[in-house]
Amino acid sequence: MASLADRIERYLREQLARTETGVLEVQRADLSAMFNCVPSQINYVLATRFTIERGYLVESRRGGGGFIRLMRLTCPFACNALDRLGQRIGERVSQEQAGHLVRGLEESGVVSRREADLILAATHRQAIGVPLPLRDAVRARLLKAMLLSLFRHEAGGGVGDALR
Amino acid sequence: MASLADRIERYLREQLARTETGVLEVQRADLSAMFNCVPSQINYVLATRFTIERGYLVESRRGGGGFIRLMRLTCPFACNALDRLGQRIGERVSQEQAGHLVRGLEESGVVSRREADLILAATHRQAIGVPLPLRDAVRARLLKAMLLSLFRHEAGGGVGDALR
DNA sequence: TATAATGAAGGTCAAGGAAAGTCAAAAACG
DNA sequence: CGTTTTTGACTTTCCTTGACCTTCATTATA
Repeated sequence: MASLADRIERYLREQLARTETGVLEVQRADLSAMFNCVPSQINYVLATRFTIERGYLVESRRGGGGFIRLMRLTCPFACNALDRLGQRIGERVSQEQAGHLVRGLEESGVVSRREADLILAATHRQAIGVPLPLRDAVRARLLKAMLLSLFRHEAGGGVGDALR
Repeated sequence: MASLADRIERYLREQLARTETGVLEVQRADLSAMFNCVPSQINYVLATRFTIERGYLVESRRGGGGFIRLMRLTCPFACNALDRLGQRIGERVSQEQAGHLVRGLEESGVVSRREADLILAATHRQAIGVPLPLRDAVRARLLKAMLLSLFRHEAGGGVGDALR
């Protein structure tokens, strides 16, 4: 039973995939009319699904002739997204947060399917297997260590300090 | 005299066997209604019966449109070569043991350099970051989970798409 | 021409509801 | 008696909606 947010997300991703440039412009009102929902539902989808962690950038303009522009990032590791990633992880991460993050990296081509699965397996509750306050802390350390190991191959030193 | 947990387990395994992809999505509330039990009973079954060690992966999402997703892994520890690996790992492994094992897998071409580094990063003492009796146990679980993930079903048509 | 009004976008936030998760105590089992 | 199962109270996460706010372009007006 795909939720409304899921359907909107899927639609936007399809449209985005159809573009040549990886840039899509839409009108919020059009979308909300198309899906029979309140306009702010669109904002919710954008805020939760098209985040920088998942490899997207969203710009917009208000007023007459306003628009929402969706962009797929080709290389999140290239800009300072990695540092934000590290800060985002912080001292503790839930399994869900980790999942979103890793899927985003996979989507933007930073990690392969196998690598993503590897990370997800290691950040799974049962794999860590310690009780909860501690578990999220262990997961955060694991995630940072693994991302850092990937990043060492990806680019030279200096960037990604926030992962440590 | 099959217990309630046994019956729920059997039902889920039957449903899972019926799928083409090895992926089953259910609603916790549906199940608990079907078996006339409290919802958390479902969690108990999932936690005790559908573990990674037994060759299952469980994902879920809360909130509206929430679900529980059960995935059967292709190569449960119970069957072949991985079984021996799993036994060799046992309940605890030191970082050194893990290192030897992973480098061996890399040399024999089972895992790539990047994947090996990923695994080693996750099994590093500082990454796990808990005191020693426990740390080796966590490392063993991590190692098993990660190796198992490498043998996951390459089910066509985007397994896990609903979560992304 | 400078400015004020207007309408047309999109943004924010918080409340409420809909799932699933957690934990520990009680019960049942062997 | 120790282990496994069952239960339920409480928590957390996620989705949906609606009331109200901010920004921009255009047009009317002094």
